[in-house]
Amino acid sequence: MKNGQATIKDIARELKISFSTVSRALKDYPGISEETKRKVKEMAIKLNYRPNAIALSLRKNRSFNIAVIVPEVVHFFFSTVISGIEEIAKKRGYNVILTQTNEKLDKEKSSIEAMLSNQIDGFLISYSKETTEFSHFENIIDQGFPIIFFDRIPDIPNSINVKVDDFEGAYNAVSHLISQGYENIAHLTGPKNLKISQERERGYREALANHGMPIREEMILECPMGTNEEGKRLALSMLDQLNPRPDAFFANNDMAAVGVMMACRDSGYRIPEEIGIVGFSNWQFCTMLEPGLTSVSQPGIQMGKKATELLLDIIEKKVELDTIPNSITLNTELFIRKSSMRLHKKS
Amino acid sequence: MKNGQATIKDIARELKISFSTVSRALKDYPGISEETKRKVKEMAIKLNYRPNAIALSLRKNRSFNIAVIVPEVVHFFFSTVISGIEEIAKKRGYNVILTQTNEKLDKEKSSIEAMLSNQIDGFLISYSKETTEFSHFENIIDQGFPIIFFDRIPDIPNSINVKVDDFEGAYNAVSHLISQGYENIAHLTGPKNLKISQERERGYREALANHGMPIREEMILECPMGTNEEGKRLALSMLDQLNPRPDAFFANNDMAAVGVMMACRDSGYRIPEEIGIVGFSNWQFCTMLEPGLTSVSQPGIQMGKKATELLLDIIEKKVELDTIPNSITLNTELFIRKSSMRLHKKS
DNA sequence: AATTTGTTTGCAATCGTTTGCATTGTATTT
DNA sequence: AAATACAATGCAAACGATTGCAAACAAATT
Repeated sequence: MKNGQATIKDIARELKISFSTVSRALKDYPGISEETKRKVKEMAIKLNYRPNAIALSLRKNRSFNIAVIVPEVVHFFFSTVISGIEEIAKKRGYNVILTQTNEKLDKEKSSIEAMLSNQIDGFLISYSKETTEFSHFENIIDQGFPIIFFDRIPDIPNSINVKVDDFEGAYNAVSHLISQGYENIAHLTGPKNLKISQERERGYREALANHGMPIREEMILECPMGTNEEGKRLALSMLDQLNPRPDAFFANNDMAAVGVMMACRDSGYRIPEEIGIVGFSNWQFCTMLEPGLTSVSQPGIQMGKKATELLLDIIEKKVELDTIPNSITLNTELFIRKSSMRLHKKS
Repeated sequence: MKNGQATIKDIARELKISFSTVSRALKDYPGISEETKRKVKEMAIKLNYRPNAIALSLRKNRSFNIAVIVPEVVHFFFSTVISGIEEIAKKRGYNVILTQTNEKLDKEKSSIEAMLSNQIDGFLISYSKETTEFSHFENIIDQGFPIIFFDRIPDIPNSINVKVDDFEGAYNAVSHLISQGYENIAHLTGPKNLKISQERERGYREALANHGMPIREEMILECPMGTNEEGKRLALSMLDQLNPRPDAFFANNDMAAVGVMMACRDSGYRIPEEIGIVGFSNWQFCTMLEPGLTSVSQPGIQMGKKATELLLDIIEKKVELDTIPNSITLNTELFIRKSSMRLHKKS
């Protein structure tokens, strides 16, 4: 029976000793005789004793739970981050409480509220697309809760962040397209309020500028939802209306890039000969498409691991707060596949 | 400050009343004057009071946490189930504690151990590929913990399960291939110890048998990892060695089916004219491939929701244990796309 | 005025554990 | 034999909340 779970008191009663002695014996405190320790441990096994983590939490004011708040679970990138988080958390004895906001601000706020009652030891957050104002985060920071933001970084002074170098990733991607001889490179951006979108767009612009190429504003369209339907629709409209038409697309994410591929297929353009495509995230399916989709990798697992290690170090006060780097930036890598290889054809 | 969190005692001290009165006032117990209730609630807001869920858990012997144990988080199907679980759990005031086993039995066991100390209210489990023996589950069932298994169902008497009709899904998929005129249909199975793999294989066999077609054992190969590399390798070997060669493949999962597509592309077979392909799960990327991959959908979100509703009903004793259906079976749906449309060509 | 009734509030135990301090018992020193 | 030291154990408070029961007080009834 669940409620028949043995406690420290049961062990004490069986052995006719006080429960403080039992507690100390189980923890190998000094000042308890070997004999007693042995007997206590044997009885613990016999009664199938398990320490009650809830009672411990109450006593220690620590729950060994960390909250993870992500926009969506069904999302390749976030699921890799979650995987990295879970791995480190478990290794260090913490539980991961998972919540998703479905990109909704009010869900984000209510999740945080709920977690605050739960004596969470810390937060790992990637905020929603709707979030443009960060006071709900600042409140909990002020209350002394450790928070680490990953991927989507808020504009909060001294927030602790783990992200990838979006600018560099985008810069490299566009530079690669230029080196392949594409001359009218379009960009499908992410939601404008997300820093990652801004940074990727900045990378796009600087790559063009540094290679002496003109920046045409009509070649830059916002693709806020980042679905393939949206990407397809926008790509079709650009191919249809712009003159000269784009001969390459750099998309803010892989889904949108797939949309572009579909648009090209539908309008009869050959990839990569007539149109080159590069995505962002390097999702699993990049290698499964035909042609393979060139993409900028985001090291999700590593991001999850780093963020969690940092958070737990802070929680366990292993690091002085003023020695914490307030931002860890991970490197991206450009995986070049057929979708952008106009010059040297490989798979 | 985190440890400066106001408690019920702080409110009591401020108002110079006892903390039991505060507790009752906050909960709108009868027998507390309106005047007192008002003052208490005002003070609660003023002090930014939040009930301590840990203390409540200890008192009530309920944590409002449920444990979710899955083989992998970075997996389209499981991530959809998790999403459904999270949605219902949050709606009903529960937290989701997420653990992944990475398909390892020892991780599965240690996760369960860890959860048992955590006063979890119940479990939602899909076990690992390595798990062939279920005593670690039976132990916790015997201890009175509610468990619901989803997708991967153990061979335990009276276990409560939520699954899809794998047999029917496979039967329909293979029948569809037959109706398209394919005559040598191969099957890449999943790990033989998983019931889902067995059921899908059974569906394959019965579909052939019921249509009066021979079953050739050499056309059935185990694809235990379910990766596209593995699928590709096995498909290539079958295409190379069997006579007559397979003219269609029914794969246990979509990744393996993609591997088959790659194999066909590499060996110059046209899809669907020369070889038809059907996968299982209907992952996102099925629509993004060219040709689109026909696949049997598994309603992951719905599975997560159903399983969670059932679990919470049991936890909250809303249902009598003997009235619980010990198995809920959800329907699959065959999404027919180009990869298997030899007769009536559509997208 | 004494008794009953009802309203409002407080006391104290409880959940399972940790831990500072006090107590007991035994061995050692003088 | 008395004093001291030390090892081993127990007591009780604490963590933050809930809740059965008792107490206090006021109002209503006799």
